Amino acid sequence: MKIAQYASKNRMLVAVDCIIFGFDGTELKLLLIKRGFEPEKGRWSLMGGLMKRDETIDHAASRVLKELTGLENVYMEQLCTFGEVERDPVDRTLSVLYSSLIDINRYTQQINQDYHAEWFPLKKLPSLIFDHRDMVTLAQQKLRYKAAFHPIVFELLPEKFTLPQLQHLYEGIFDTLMDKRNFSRKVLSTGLLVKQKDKERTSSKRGAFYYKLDKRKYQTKFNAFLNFIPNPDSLR
Amino acid sequence: MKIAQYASKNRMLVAVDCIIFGFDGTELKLLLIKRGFEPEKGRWSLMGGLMKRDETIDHAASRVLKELTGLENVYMEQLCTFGEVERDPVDRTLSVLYSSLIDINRYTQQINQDYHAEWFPLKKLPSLIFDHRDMVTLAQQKLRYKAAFHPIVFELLPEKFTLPQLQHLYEGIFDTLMDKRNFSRKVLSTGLLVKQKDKERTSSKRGAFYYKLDKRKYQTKFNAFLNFIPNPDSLR
DNA sequence: GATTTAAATGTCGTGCAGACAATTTATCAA
DNA sequence: TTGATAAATTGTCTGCACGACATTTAAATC
Repeated sequence: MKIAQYASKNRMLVAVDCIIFGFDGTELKLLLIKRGFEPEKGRWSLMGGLMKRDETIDHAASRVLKELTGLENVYMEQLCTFGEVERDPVDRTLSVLYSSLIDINRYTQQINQDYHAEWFPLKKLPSLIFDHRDMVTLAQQKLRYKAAFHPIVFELLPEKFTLPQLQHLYEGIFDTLMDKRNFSRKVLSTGLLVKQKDKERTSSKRGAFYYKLDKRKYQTKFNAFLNFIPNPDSLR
Repeated sequence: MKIAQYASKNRMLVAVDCIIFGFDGTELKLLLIKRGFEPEKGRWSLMGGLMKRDETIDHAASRVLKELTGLENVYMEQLCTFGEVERDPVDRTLSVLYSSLIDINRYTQQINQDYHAEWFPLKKLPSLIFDHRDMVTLAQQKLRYKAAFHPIVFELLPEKFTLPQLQHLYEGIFDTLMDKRNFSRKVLSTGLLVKQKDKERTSSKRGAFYYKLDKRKYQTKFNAFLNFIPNPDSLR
């Protein structure tokens, strides 16, 4: 058999699937979409679509995300490629998984109106199609891993946020509770936060000061470690 | 246009490429192969091959590695998928990159005889085809990252090894020098090493005691952190 | 002005990390 | 036999980061 024949016989479809994490100030959430076509029409799914021959994988991921949610210019990262033989019952399809972190409040109205996407608490996900549940599990592990050493959590927060909010976010990601005093000491010692003069007043009587991220330091210190590891064994 | 047409138009070839790290007691090395077919025939390349429709990606990676080097049952890990449009000049081809760690002395003769593969010091690599140079750079970063937190370096060592060897390995991976006293204190404190009664005598007059890895503890403690980070900023 | 709720702040003890030097073991040569 | 050599082995001290832990302060509500 010639090489060309061999090759064409082994061509495959490649999909991209996007996991989108959001944080509403209390809870970690995932954005899912109701599948609009067969097979598995009507069930919940990650944002996915087929990659085209004339685009890069990263481009396909951005395009799919834009088409299905309207989201643009968000934090995106390639995680892993899934390739079990029977993962897609219709056709032989690989899937390259991407993970996104977004500020939930910035987009949630837009997403709900224009697209049939919905936020689900990470702890109360509906049943998902194909191997999407495995993808979520893996993405969650990778988020933990990365958040333990890099300040990526700020991608999930609005421009202004409070220390209690930040702590709740870490507690959500690591599914644990932290000590307020030790937490603020550690997070402030990074020098990444700039205290504001105004307060957030809805969730407490006293009100909590807002902070902003020092974006210059965020860039330069991204690879410095924060060591926010409540339990090292939980990381992969 | 029908979905089926759309789909078939966008089918692609998928390759797997394997990066194989080895350690000879002094230096980190990479196993390369001389490409035996056009295009780029005669130039150096990673171990690569096309994936088949009826196998998983992991299977393809193991198969390719076996076919090209005879290696089996070695540490392998999927790193990332490359998909620049023009990365392969002949056909639209994605490449899923894998990284392997092996004990160089265990296989090196066999590899040299039966296959046209050769070890190169990581610091003196020849020019590589396609985007393989980028792949190596990425794999090296990932190796650093992982070695900083997990005891994977033992995959690169023979069953019996000395502390100086282990230290040289870390120094090679992180491209730095470490203090002997602090190093042995830290590495022994993990409890992963078992001191042997015999010594290695070729590389010094006094001789250095052999150690073995406690494989049971290696399994259970794999996700515990060693914190061998000479310079956090060098990690990705 | 008393009560309530959550934010903000400080101390102490332990353990690990990094800087640093002297001793021991075995080989080799005179 | 002895002395020189080369590398492995071992120990101390200091400072800092971490974890455990309780009280005070600010603002709203009644």
